[in-house]
Amino acid sequence: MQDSFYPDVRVLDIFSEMEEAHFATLMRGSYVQNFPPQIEMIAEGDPADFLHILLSGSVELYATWNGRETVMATVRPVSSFILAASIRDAPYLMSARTREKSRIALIPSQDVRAVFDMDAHFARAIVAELAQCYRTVVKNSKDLKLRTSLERLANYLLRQQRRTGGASEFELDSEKRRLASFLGMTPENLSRAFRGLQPCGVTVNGNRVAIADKDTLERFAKPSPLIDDSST
Amino acid sequence: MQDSFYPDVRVLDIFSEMEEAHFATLMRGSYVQNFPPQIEMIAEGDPADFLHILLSGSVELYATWNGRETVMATVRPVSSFILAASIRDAPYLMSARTREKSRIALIPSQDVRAVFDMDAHFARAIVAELAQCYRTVVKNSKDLKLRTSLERLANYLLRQQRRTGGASEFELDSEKRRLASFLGMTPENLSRAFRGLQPCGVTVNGNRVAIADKDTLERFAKPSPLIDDSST
DNA sequence: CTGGACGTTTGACATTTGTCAATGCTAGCC
DNA sequence: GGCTAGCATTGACAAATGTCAAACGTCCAG
Repeated sequence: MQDSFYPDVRVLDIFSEMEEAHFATLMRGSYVQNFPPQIEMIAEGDPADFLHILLSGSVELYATWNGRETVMATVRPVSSFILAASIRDAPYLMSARTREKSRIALIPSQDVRAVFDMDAHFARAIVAELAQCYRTVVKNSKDLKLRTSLERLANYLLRQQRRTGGASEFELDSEKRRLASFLGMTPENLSRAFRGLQPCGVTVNGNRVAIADKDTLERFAKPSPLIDDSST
Repeated sequence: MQDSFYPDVRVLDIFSEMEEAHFATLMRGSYVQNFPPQIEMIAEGDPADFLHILLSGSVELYATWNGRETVMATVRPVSSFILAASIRDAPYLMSARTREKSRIALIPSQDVRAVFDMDAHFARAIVAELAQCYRTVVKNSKDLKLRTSLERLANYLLRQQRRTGGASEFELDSEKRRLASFLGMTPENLSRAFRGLQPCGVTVNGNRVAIADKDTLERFAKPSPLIDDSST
């Protein structure tokens, strides 16, 4: 990897505290690649030879079975993805495709495992990151199993509003069909769900969403930190 | 903790490779407790002061929201649970209750984190365990989002058959209402789902399930290692 | 042995969600 | 400007799932 990318990677939580020498070791074996939009970079079932770091752009993690497909998560820079498969040297459980032009650093999984054993700071950071990922998936499962699609959408909108700064009007960050898949419903049902939230003061125009009265929406959505708070 | 329990805990993957001294340190601060059946040992949202190790009995992890409840997982001995919350020093995302009389070892989370920094073998084992847990939840999510309830039941039966040794007749390991909740459906629907699998050769009598023709059921269930294989 | 508690099953029905087809809308392109 | 492709929306319908009430069965305590 070119030295010029080092600082971009270094800022990531999992690398920020490790020793310079170990970081350099990791980087020497790595490389950076640019991907065009809509490229499947990772296919479910492939061996996890590399830990991926998204430097810019965005990536969608999805899964398939029996001809069906569902969006599992969206990765935004700067963050790692497919950490668990790298650690365990196991096949990927999810596929990954770029949503837009993206720059990605590839770090050989075996280097990650080797440096893990040498650098306690790195080990600590890796385990913290992985625990975070675990908790995110658990929250997601709770969302899916405990809420109806209307409730999922309402809470998603509240989370997105917060993520984008809290203004009463904000942008959805993806196409509605992707959002529908992420929320576990069809695009048609997402349309109806948006209409179903009109009584709570939600209006949509293309990708712009306005929440007239946050309190009303919250009374319906009943957000919980144990499902909707991404930081804990 | 009494020395007599040490061997029971030591066999766990996360402890088996660590240094004796570090293991002793962990055990000295820990204690073992016996719980009667149906006791809520952990409540969602509580601080994660202890890593729990189930020595005998069984424990159910569940989550609640807005008056609803869903079973997330069943823990069987000997294994740890609520590892991610301990690592991150974050609140529990799931509640835990005993399903039967259970013996549980409690290890202070801060000791776990301290020894993690001192013992590379332990660190390696913790991260492997956590990655495994992560992958289990991801598989679960895929199961939920990509399959209908009939398909989930069919695949669950195939997994359970395998888990119990592969005989064409075997026992369900929990009440049907729990199974229904775990599979994300109502007890009524589970009943109907069992009937729906009769054409595939599935018969139920109380807790005993018989699979007349595994091939037929597999043709319907289409099990995938990337969802149903617990080892990878 | 009997009564009651509890889990399961069944049926009827309501609600939710998915499917299909048609239409509308928007953005990029010739 | 007009055309086309792709996504979003809508309506009508079908399928899946949840809800409620009743019946059934089993197990345990009195």
